[in-house]
This record gives sequence, C-alpha cells and structure tokens, in this order.
Amino acid sequence: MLSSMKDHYTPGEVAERFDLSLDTLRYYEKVGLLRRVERAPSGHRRYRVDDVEMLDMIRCLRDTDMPIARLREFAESVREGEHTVAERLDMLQEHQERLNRRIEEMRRCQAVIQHKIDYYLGVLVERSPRPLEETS
Amino acid sequence: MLSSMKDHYTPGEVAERFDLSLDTLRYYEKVGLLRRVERAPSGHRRYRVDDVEMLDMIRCLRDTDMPIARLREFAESVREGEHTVAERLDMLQEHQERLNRRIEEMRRCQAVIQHKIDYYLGVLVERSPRPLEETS
DNA sequence: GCTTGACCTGGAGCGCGCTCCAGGTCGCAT
DNA sequence: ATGCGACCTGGAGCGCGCTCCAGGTCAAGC
Repeated sequence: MLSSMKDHYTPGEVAERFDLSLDTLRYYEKVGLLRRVERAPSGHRRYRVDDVEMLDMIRCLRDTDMPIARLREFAESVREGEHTVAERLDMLQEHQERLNRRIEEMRRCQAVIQHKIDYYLGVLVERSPRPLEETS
Repeated sequence: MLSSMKDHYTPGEVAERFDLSLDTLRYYEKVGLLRRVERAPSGHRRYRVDDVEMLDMIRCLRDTDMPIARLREFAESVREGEHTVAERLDMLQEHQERLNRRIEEMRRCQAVIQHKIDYYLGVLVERSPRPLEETS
C-alpha cells in the first residue's frame, strides 16, 4: 500500500528521485560509489533499498563537493562491513569540518562583496536627484 | 615608506599576494577578467593598483564559485565605466542570493550527514563495553 | 509480426579552469 | 662573457565529472 514498500526500483525511478541522469547512475556504479547493482532477467538494473540509501548519502556528499575519489573510499568502507564504522565516522566528521571551514570562507567573501554592493549603492544615491527635499 | 605606496607590482608579487600562479594570472588576463596589463620596457607586466583591486574582487567571486564567464561580464561592465554601476550592483546582489541559497543547501546536507554520524556513534557505543558500571 | 520505450554496453567526447611546456628575452651580478 | 632568475609567448595537455552516442536487447501492446 505504501509506495515505500517496493522492494526494488527501476533506473528511471531512481534517476527521477535523485535528479540524476541514467548515465550518471551507471557512472557512479562503474567508479564504485554503488555496489554492482542487481539485474532483472532482462539485464535491466533493479535498485534495492540499500542502493537508494547509499544514493541519499552520495547525493549529500556530492552536493557538498566531496570528490568522487573520496566518496569511493567511503563507499568501499561501507561495503567492507560493520568493522569499518569508526573509519566511516572519521571520514564524515572530517567532511563536516571541511564544510564548516568552507562556509566560513564563503561568509567572509560575502562580507567583502557586500562592501562593494554598499559602495555601489552609495554611488547610485549620490548620483540620483534627491526626491524628498531641496537644498533650500 | 608604506609598502602600499608602490605604484606597480610585478607578476611574482601579485601571484604571491593572491596565491595564484603566474599562469593563472596570465590566463585571467587572456580571458578578460583583467584588462590588458601594462608593461615595463622589457615586456614584463606591471600591475597597477586598479588591477590589484580587481583581483581582490575576482578572488572573492571565484572563491565563491562564480564561473569565469559571469566574472568576465562583470569585468567588462567595470571597464565600460560609471554608467554600468547599476548593472554591476545587480550582478553582485544576485550572486549574494545564490550564495545564501548555496549555504542553506550545504547546511541541509550537513544535517543529513550529522544524522549518519550520530547513528555511527550509536553503533560504536552499543558495541563497546560499559566502562563505568556493571549490569549487576 | 512490428513498433515503441525503457534500458543495455563500451567507449569517445566535452566544458571548465587551469597547468605545463619549449623556446626565447631582458637585466643584473660575477 | 656567462650565468641566473624572472618573466615572455602560443599552444598543447590535464583532471574532473559527467554526457553523449551507436548499436543492441527485451517486453508489452497493437
């Protein structure tokens, strides 16, 4: 009844859900972000819940600019099993710190840009005629 | 006396100051982020204060992922003179909004990643022996 | 039996933003 | 005079992350 009860997903469904192209999905599999995905008798891929969950993480990590190579290490670690949990934890925590630093950097740049914006606003105001009062 | 009183800078100085390679500096000029830079009689570039100020902006905008193509539009606008201030203002304000959205997105991803981290922490705690008390 | 649509494969190609290179010039110090 | 270091040029090359393509298979519907 719940659509979440499906036990597999087609490439088209997965691509749509994560807003990835079929090519990208195959590419991720090829470079090892996804395990070798199961197949229907026809040869078509059948993504399982596990794959979809992995893709959730992949999406997050890619969206925050983790390079494919590092993501692959993470994915391999997941495939190696429970004894690599500490390792994965490390990777994710390091990534969070990177992200914090990156966001800080962006905020600093934003401040510089804002200065320029304020300067430009000043130029425009100065140039425009005063609309509300006269200089007597 | 103040080093800021120099009226020109060598490529090496500029490269060091902005942590850019000489190649990148030349590349920026070639694709139009910098105006055609002045030369010493020897043919070597002499960067002026204006160039350095432009590089400040370029650095900020590149560091916040503005593509070269858009940066070029901005730079061209600057070169066209004072009558393009409103246009430049627009570009910068739009960029700030992009940045805000981007940072928001990163924060959302960070939250998802944090969930995973917390989950992994849970796994580790559960697995480890209790160090402080016994189960009686 | 034929078409359509979703998917398959291996491999080539692309856009971006640099980065590197060969071969040269210039000015200064030894 | 020689060497050195900083810089010059045009153009080729690179790493990343996809993206596209030709040619094929399979299942369902008409």
